[in-house]
Amino acid sequence: MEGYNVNLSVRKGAWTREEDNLLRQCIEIHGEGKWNQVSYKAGLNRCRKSCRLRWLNYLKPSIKRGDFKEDEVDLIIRLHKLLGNRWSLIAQRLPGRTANDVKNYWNTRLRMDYSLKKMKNKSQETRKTNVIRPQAQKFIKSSYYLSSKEPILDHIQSAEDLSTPPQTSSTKNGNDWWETLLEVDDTFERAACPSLELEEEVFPSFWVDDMRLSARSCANFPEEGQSRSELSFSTDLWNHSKKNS
DNA sequence: AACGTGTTCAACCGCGCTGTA
DNA sequence: GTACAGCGCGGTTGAACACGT
Repeated sequence: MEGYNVNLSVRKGAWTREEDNLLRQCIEIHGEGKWNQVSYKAGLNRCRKSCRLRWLNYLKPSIKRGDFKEDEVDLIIRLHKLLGNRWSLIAQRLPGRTANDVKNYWNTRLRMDYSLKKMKNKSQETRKTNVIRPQAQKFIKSSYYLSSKEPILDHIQSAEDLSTPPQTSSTKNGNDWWETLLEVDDTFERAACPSLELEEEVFPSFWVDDMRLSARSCANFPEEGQSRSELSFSTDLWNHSKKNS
């Protein structure tokens, strides 16, 4: 276990403007990463975690400030339903937003609404709650796409292809895993996000396209030049489903 | 103005994962 | 196979701020 406070003289607490400038200049010169060296190079008396956090959550130029827009909130709700508290994954789908931002937003604004709505629904009816559980593991392990020698890309050429793969054990119920994921219990979403009604035509295409990409990434090794992080969404989804299965 | 309460969000902390020797 | 170091993530905390009385 690396020691977070090995150096007892390491500064903690709020960052000053001078520290921000030092960190910004250091990263402009040396680039991101190598966080253990950043504090030394920048002349900061901060631990690497603190430097990394400050940069990723606050100083990075691409960070978007201000209130979350309606479509961003829609997306957070949907992604949270899909991924749970995988804030970094959710944030990856929201350009300019950090995992911390998303997490804070959820915890301060959406969580209460969501739990209240859930309680209300529970007391109103006895309908069984369908827990949305990603089933990528099933899809992948027994999938035609993986067991087949045939490259997945040969089959998947369009969004429609995803809903019509060859019949296998994984599709014997006629339901594909992504279809399960896409089933939206919209009770809450529509209450919280009136825009959903208007954007019905927009989101399905987003999801199908998105899942198609994820399925491709899941089923294929990284292409040359493709970084691990580019696959993180799908691989993490895989891990997530394994944990929950 | 002073105080209490609620909200927001930057920052800290512990842990798990991954890469490497 | 194992120990270690580094990185990144999610949960939590607490200071700062907003608002109501």
